[in-house]
Amino acid sequence: MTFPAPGSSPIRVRFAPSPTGMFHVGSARSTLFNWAVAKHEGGTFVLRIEDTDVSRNQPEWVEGILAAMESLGISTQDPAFEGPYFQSQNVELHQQSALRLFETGAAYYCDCTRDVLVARTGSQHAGYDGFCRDRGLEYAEGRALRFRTPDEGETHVVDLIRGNPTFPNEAIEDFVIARGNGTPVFLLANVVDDMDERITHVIRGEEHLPNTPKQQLLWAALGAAPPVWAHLPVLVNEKRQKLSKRRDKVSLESFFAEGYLPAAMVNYLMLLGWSPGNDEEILPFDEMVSRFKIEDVNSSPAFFDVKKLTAFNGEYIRALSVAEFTAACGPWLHGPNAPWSEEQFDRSVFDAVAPLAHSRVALLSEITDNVDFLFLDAPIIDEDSWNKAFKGAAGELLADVRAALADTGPAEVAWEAEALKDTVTTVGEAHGMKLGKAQAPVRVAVTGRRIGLPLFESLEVLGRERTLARLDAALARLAETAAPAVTPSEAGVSAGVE
RNA sequence: GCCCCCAUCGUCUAGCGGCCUAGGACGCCGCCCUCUCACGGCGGUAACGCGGGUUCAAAUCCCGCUGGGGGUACCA
Repeated sequence: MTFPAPGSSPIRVRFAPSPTGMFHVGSARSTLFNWAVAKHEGGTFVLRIEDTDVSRNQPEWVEGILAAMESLGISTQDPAFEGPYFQSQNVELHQQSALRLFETGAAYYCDCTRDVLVARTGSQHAGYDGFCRDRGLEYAEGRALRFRTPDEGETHVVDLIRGNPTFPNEAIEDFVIARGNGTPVFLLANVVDDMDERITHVIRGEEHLPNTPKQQLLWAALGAAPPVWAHLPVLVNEKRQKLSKRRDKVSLESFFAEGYLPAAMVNYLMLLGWSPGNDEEILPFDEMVSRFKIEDVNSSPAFFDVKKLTAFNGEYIRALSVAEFTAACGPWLHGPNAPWSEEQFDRSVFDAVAPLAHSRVALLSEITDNVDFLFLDAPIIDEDSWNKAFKGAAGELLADVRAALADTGPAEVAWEAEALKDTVTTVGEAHGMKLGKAQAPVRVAVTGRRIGLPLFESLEVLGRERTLARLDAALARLAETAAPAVTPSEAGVSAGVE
C-alpha cells in the first residue's frame, strides 16, 4: 500500500553519510536496511556523500565509505546501486532553492547572532523568537536565511516504523536554511538533494526524527510531495545511550581488524530491530532480503551486544571450510599481528593444526594464542596455568613422561598422537593419575597454557626434539623453584630455551 | 525547560484479542561427550514496568503515570 504498485515508478532509497574517517556500525545498519529495501522492492539504492562541511571532508574518507559498502556486500557495480553523488557538487541547486524560498516569502533574512538571541530570550534552548520575521531584511553578508514556519496547526509525517508522529507547528522554530556566508545548511541541502535524486523513501536513524517536520515543510514549500519516512531505532550501549564514537567502540573497520567476519557482522546488524521470523537467526543475506519489510522493523532502541556478535562470528567461522578458515586467518599469521617472525612460521605445521583450531576460535585474532607455541622458540608460560599444573607432585610425573618419551631403545615411542597419548596414560597410571590430570603438566610445559589444542596431536606436530627440549626446560624451572639456594640472578628466564 | 520517540527474560527478539501455564537466540548454570579447552547434544535460570479502562477474553487496543532515549547549532 505504501509502496508503489507493480508497474508504477520504482522506489528509490538513499544512504547519505558524511565522511568522518570511520564507518559507524549504526551507519552500517542503516545502509543495510536501505539496501535490503531496495533489493526487496526491486528499487534503487543511492549513495550520496554529504561532504559540504569541509572539516568533515577528506578524499581518503570517501574511499573508506566505498570500502565499507563493499565489505557489507553492497557492490557499487550492482544494477540497484547508484552513485556515489556528492552533495558538494550540488551547491548551486541548494542556493537556487534557498533564493526561491526567499523570493516566495517562505524564508527571510535575519541578522540576529546567537549571543543576541540568547540575551533576548534569556535561554540557551529557547529557539529562535522570530525577531526578524517582518523586518524585510535583504540579503547581506552575515545575514542568515531563515525558513518561516507556520504558527498554527501541526505537521504530521508518514513514518513506516512509528506510525505518524505529529508535531505542533508552534514548537517548530524559524530554522536557518542558509548561513550568513550564503552556504546552505544540512536541513535544506539534504531535502534538495533528495528531491533532485527523486528519493521516495527516506530510511534513516531516529535521531533525525525531530528534523523531519522541518524537512517536510521544506518539501512542501519547494512544491513537492514529501517522501515516505522510516526512522530506525538507535543503537545503544550497555547504558542505553546512543552509540557514540567518543565513548564506544563503533568503527566497522575496528571490528574487522579484530577478526569479525563481514558476513557475521551483516547478519548480526540485520537482527538489530528486525527479525526474520520462524525463530531463525543465522541466514544468508539474500534470504533476509526476501523476508525484509521496513514496516516490520521495531521502534525501540537496540543494544549492540558484542557477545552475541561474537557468538555469530563463531558460527560463521565454523561454517567456513578449513581452507577458507586458513585463508581468513592470514592477517594474523603474517606481519605485525603475528607474534612470531616470518622465518619461525611454518605453513605446513599450521595446516596440520588448522582443523583443530577451527572450532576453538570465535574471533580470527584468537588464532595466534592457539598456535603460537608451535612457532615460537619457547612457549609463553602462563603463570596461573603453571602454578595450577604443578602444585602437586606433577614434577615427578613430568620427569617420567620425559624419560618415557626419550627412550630410544626397545620401548621407543612412535611419534604419533595415539602412541603419545598411550605413553602419558601409562605414566599417569603409575602415578595414580587419570589422563585428564596427567596431561596437564605436559601441556603447560609444552604449550605454556593449560587450555588449548588437543595435546597429543600438538606434540606430534611439534616433533620429538622440540617436545623433549620443552620438557627439559620445564624440569629445569621446577628444579630452580625447588632449590631456593639459587640466587635470583641465576634463575634465568622462566620460559627456558631450546 | 520545550518537542518527539520508546517500553516482553540481563541482552536481541517472536507475539500483531483467545493457540501464551509467553517461543527462539546470546549470556549464565548443570549434565553428557571428552587428554585440557572448544565444538556438539541435553536440561535449567529468567520477562509482558505500574495504574486505570474497553472486552466474555489483553503481553496484544485506549488513557494516565513512571522510567528510559533522541532532538533542541549559521554540525550533519
